[in-house]
Amino acid sequence: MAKIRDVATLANVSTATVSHVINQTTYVSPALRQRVIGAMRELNYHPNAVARSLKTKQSKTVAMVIPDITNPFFPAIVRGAEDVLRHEGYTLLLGNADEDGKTEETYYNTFHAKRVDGTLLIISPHSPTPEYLQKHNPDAFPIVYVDRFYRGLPGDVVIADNVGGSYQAVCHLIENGHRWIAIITGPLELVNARMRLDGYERALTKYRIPRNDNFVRPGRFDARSGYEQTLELLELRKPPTAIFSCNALMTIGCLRAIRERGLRCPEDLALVSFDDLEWFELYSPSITAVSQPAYELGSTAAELLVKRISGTLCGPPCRKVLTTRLMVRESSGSNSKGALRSSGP
Amino acid sequence: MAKIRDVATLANVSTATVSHVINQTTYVSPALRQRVIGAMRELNYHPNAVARSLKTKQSKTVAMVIPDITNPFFPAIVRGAEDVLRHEGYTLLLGNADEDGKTEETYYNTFHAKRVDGTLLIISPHSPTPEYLQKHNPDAFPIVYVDRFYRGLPGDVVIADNVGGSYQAVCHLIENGHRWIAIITGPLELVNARMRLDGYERALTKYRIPRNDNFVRPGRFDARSGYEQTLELLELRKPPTAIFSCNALMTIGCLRAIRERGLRCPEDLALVSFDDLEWFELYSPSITAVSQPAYELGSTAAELLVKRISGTLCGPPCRKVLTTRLMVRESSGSNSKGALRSSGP
DNA sequence: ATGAAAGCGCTAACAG
DNA sequence: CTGTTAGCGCTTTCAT
Repeated sequence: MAKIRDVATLANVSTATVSHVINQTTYVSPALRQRVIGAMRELNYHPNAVARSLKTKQSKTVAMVIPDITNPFFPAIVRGAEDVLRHEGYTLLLGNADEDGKTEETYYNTFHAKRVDGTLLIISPHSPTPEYLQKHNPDAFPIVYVDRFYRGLPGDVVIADNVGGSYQAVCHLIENGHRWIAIITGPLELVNARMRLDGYERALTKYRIPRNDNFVRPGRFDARSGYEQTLELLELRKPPTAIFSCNALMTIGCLRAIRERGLRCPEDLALVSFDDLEWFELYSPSITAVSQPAYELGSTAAELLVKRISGTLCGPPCRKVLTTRLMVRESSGSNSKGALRSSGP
Repeated sequence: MAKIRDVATLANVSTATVSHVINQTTYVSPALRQRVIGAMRELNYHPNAVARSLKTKQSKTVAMVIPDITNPFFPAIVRGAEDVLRHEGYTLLLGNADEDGKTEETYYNTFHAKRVDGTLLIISPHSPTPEYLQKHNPDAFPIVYVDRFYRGLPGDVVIADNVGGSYQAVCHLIENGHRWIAIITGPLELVNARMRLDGYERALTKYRIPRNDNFVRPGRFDARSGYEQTLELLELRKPPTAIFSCNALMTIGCLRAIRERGLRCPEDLALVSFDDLEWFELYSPSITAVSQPAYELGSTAAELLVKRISGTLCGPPCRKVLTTRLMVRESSGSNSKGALRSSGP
């Protein structure tokens, strides 16, 4: 594989000159430039990015670790991030943490070793603690947390309005006449799962509906837990008339349980989902859902990260909260359809 | 950030020794080893993978470019690939080609520059030609094509049994009494789209059903084209009684059209999809689909690639064809449910 | 068993 | 404007 030396020799110039025409870092006379370009073409020369990185101490690479690429919510975030990253000249190193903090940590170390310029992190349960990060990243290359985080994490965070979205969803259910509303939560170690629970509780409080502990079920953000918790809920002496499912995967589980039990939705059991999927609109009944701006979550986070990397943005960590929209459809038993924006927490 | 020199100095040894304890490349006396390990810890030393790559000429990185991470079929492939790659010590550089060959080419060049050890490619329409690859990759770092390819591409390929799966799906429809069967194809530049059409035609031939050109509709593997083509099909003087949709995204479009037109499925219009999605089983009617082993497609490809990289496998390009399964459900109007494996082309 | 030293391919002072 | 040259941090002969 041709190297810069070869090009220089062939073009009869120094390596410095070749470097300058490649990086346009100095004026080079047209004559020389042409010779250099010709030589590069003739040798089919492609600069070695590894060598360049070693020298410049920047890899033009950004790492992103996500809990599970198979969860339909995440790809859209990745897409958003990748689009701005590519546009800014970065490429993406991707890691799948498998919803496991240990794996996430392994990736974190690998990426650190590969000297990525920054990291986009959607944390998994039992993710490395702030202390860990502090210790292993004293030089603090920029991290921005997307969608999930917990307190004390050293970095910017970009999330959707979890509290507001949930609050709105549950209010919607209440305003449709429901008072027996169950929630299937995410893993409560995750702040955003807790925020969704928070929104639920605020809605109940607002309408002076007493909280029923049996109605607060712990899910794990996967289809299986949604399925199991729904079944348990239906077994209660006094089952809920509505369920608020805290993510799309768990909603799939709910749907399966409802179908198996031969229940009618929304007549027998109303349903609202946090997270919207393309086919929710197509389903019978169509599913009322809190839609998060997944693509924007990713793109916003990437923009922030790029600014941190370039130093355009300095100062203490910031938090961006993007608004959600309630997509009112059939599963909540509403007669009016439409979309409502969250108003912020 | 501490470097190997610092560790060596602190431990009072040479950099060579430090390197040896890191890589376990030579026996080092326990005493020295302990001193080195202590020094590394004290300095919070993490080897610089970039420098190492420059020296060893391998990056322990594999690139993967996919057409659209937002298409629910691809994440499962990525997952499969990533799982084996991680296990083998590689990390994944991901690129989203946006179903655009130009973007794919850009990624290809970037990855080449970053000196990835190999590449997993799911090509997009108008992908770089064999000639292009030949020219830009004379050193031929290993490439394996997954799910899509075209003839003459220099590399191994791992695909599902497109012909057999389609053949089976269409036979199923015919055996359920349909003779007016339309197909919404993918972009025919892609061999696998053509293979699905091929399976369709073979099934018609087998049952001596004449081919109706109006029933062969060009889709683009996205929801929109599925929607539009279904509408056009329904507008025909003599519309089909069944549709075979060549991927899941287009099936979503079909479903939307069917719903909008107020049609009953399968009574008014039967439907079979190539590609299965988790919710197809949940839908009413549940959707009959050809299920591809997406995860295995990815993992098999990654295993192959790793073998090529390590030199364990040499010789001419090989092709692996994984079998599909027909998931018989309600949308095809069948009374018997179950799964059938493709028998190979 | 350990160390000295020569690069890997590139960039960026610094000289000329 | 162009060339010389000294590293970037690591691995790896080759001596000792």
